[in-house]
Amino acid sequence: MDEYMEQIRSSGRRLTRQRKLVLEILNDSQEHLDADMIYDRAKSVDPNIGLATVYRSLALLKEIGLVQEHRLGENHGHFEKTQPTPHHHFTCLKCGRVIEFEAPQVIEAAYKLCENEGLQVTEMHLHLSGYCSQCHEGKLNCE
Amino acid sequence: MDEYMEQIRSSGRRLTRQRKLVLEILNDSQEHLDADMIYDRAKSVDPNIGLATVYRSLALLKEIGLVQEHRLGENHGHFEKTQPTPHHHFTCLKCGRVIEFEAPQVIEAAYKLCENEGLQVTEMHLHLSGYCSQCHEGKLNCE
DNA sequence: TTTACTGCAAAACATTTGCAATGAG
DNA sequence: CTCATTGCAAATGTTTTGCAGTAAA
Repeated sequence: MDEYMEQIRSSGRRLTRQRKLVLEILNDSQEHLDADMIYDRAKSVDPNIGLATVYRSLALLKEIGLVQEHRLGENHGHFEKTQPTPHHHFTCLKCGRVIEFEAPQVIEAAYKLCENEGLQVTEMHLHLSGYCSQCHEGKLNCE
Repeated sequence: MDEYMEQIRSSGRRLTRQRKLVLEILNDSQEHLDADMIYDRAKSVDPNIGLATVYRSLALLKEIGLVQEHRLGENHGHFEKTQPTPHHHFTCLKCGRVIEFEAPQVIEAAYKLCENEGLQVTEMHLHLSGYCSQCHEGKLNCE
């Protein structure tokens, strides 16, 4: 955690109470929080924090690479602390559950493909949707 | 094209002038249009069409599966007619160009992985960003 | 004729920005 | 001290909704 704080400082930006708090909230949560959820949790610690500050902190943390933003089917962003191993997301269209999965082969294949075309890849998002095992039980398997 | 119109009808919805127009616009364009671009083009044919109708038509066409929505890094949707072969998108962070690419191995691998976990996949979005060949020329290759 | 669909204007969200006050370095 | 950062409120941009009128079936 402390090394993350240091990363903020060494990016030339100031390590403020608010930025620390946003990062801590993401660090403590294994879910994919949206800006409003982060704002709510932040307010319970620091009631004076503003939503704009949450957005600005998230933008900074993304810029530094400590945080990633994902679009999980809804039209607002979800945020999570950057994980050591890249992973991807599956959203159940019925229950809304988000399942994470690793897919090294997929990542590998996509990178190679792009590099062959002269593209320099800096970010990759794989998002699937459908029905999780609980939700598609009892449904026909056709389609 | 006519069979698409039929698909709207057979979904139990009405085949209106406006829905036809939105579908035609997407059919005629190889780009990834956003709602506003579609609205502009639609107005040039039918000046009375409303933006809300464009959104409602897009939602219907998505529901039927004739149209797909993608998030290409910006915070609004881009739409394209569903293609026969699934494909994916790369956005250049510098020039904004969107490059499409096919990746059967990637799709295959991701599907298999999910099915092994009991997930029924209905949709898949792979989005990469980085720098296209024109834009990363002259830059250092180290990250 | 019926009622799903449209256009409009207003509402609902999501996110960003201007600015005076504040606090990190 | 200094100026990057904050909180607030207002602006922006995207998408949705309520409703009376219109048109597809």
